[in-house]
Amino acid sequence: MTDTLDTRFIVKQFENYIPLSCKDKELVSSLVKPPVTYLKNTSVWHQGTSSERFYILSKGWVYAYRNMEDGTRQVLDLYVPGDIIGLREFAFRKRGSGLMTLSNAELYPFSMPQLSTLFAHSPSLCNVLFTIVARHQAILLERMVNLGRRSAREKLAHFLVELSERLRRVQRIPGNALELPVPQALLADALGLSVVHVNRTCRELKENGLVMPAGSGLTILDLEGLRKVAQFDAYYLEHDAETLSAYLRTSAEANVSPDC
Amino acid sequence: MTDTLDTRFIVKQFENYIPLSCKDKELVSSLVKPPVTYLKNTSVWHQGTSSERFYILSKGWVYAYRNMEDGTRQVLDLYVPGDIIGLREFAFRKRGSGLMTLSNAELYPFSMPQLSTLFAHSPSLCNVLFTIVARHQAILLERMVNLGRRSAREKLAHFLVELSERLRRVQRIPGNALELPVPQALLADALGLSVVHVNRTCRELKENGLVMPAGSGLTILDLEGLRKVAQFDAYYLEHDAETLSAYLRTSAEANVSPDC
DNA sequence: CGCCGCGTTGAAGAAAATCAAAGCACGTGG
DNA sequence: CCACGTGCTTTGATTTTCTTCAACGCGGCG
Repeated sequence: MTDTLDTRFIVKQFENYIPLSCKDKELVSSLVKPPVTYLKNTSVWHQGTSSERFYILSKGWVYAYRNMEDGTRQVLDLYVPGDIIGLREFAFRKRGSGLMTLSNAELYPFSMPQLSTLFAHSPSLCNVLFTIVARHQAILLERMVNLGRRSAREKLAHFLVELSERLRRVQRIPGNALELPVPQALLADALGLSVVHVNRTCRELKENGLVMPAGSGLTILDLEGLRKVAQFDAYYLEHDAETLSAYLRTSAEANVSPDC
Repeated sequence: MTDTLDTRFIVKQFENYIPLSCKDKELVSSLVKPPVTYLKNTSVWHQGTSSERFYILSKGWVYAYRNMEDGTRQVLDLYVPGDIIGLREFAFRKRGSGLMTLSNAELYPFSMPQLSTLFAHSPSLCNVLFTIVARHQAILLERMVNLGRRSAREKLAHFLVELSERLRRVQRIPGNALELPVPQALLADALGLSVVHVNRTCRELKENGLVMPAGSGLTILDLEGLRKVAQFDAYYLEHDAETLSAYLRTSAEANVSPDC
């Protein structure tokens, strides 16, 4: 409750989309509460529980999954810092998926009604949030393509490239080789494959010099090579700031927001 | 441009979520333009073209697809009347998927900037639209589970049950047997299978008395049976009107909307 | 030391793809 | 009215991809 709370990280996530007015920044800041931390491999929420909160991930990696009746699991989403998590349960009573940490993690909590508050007070932020869920939907779509119409090799390559692209957008790359702390069992459940087959496919990529094992996870050695294998097209990760601004200009001829 | 334009169908789609104020209804109505019609098996838009419009489907069936470089195709979405189509390209420059009609179809067009206008003028509608995309995302997630972790048999059954559930929510069922005009090639591309395999799987279901061929498409004979095969749980199709109202109450203590 | 989580490997089997060819309904033109 | 083409379904035979089962390796840690 002290004023030492650093809201810059949160504000920055929204400003990735369009510059915010002072008022909007203050509005966002006023909703920020202290972040919560979770240890590696712990549950943030379980599937079936009530969906009152959403989060912005600030540190670490987490993933959303769905447990099936026959004991198998589908990993639905893998989140990196900056990602907003849980918006899709807006106006749902229960969560359709669980959320687990892959590493130690830090998350900023928000309540769903706060989202409605945001909508009520700032059309700009409303547009930004809509853009965010639209982009997220594009990612899910691409993952459907991956699950439905690509070979194991392509699936894996595509998944890795997407991940590193998303990381690159949120933090500077630490050199050329990128290390992803993703165990093979997780890859399997994300790609709809068996662990064994993921392992063999990893070996293939390894033998081609594209990746390298690194503890529990792997390191990308040749991003361009992977991109070629996956026929990766990053269009779906790029929102269009100009288009969004144009929408806002069109709509907001009335509301002049007092700038700082 | 005449006043004979019937906006009730459109307004109804939004009122599925919460009751709208007079002002909101008028706002929605004011954005409605005459519907456009397309013949069976024609393209509404192509992947890669600019995304200036979205639509509300009023009659017929359409589907969104993605063509792959190797000539294969993934069907991403199958829409029935009442569905809102194209929201996910909000603030994207280009469409990530094409849209084709499966039957003769009628769609009400809206422009993307109109959406921003809506946001700026009505927090309630903003909430409704957010709920709609959240629900849509839940559907995509379920489809990911389907693609990743279910057998051909289960995939097919699940797809059919989802479809009939969604239909049931939008129009009264014409008896017990429901006819779905979906060719097998489409099922294949939606489920990530080959046409041949879909055909064989259909035969299995047929032999179990669950479905029946019907022209180009099939008829559901035993919905409960299919439900069991797919282990279908409809949670993800149910938004929660009460929760949404509660959000609105919490947030809108300030803005009292003048009721009719 | 011994257990646990994760990666790795081989062998066998199942599920689904591919290839190739018919069949069948429907509409069109001769 | 029939021949013909077209789009979709159906079927069989074969091959590929991926799964399952089973086992072992290996580093970390109580």
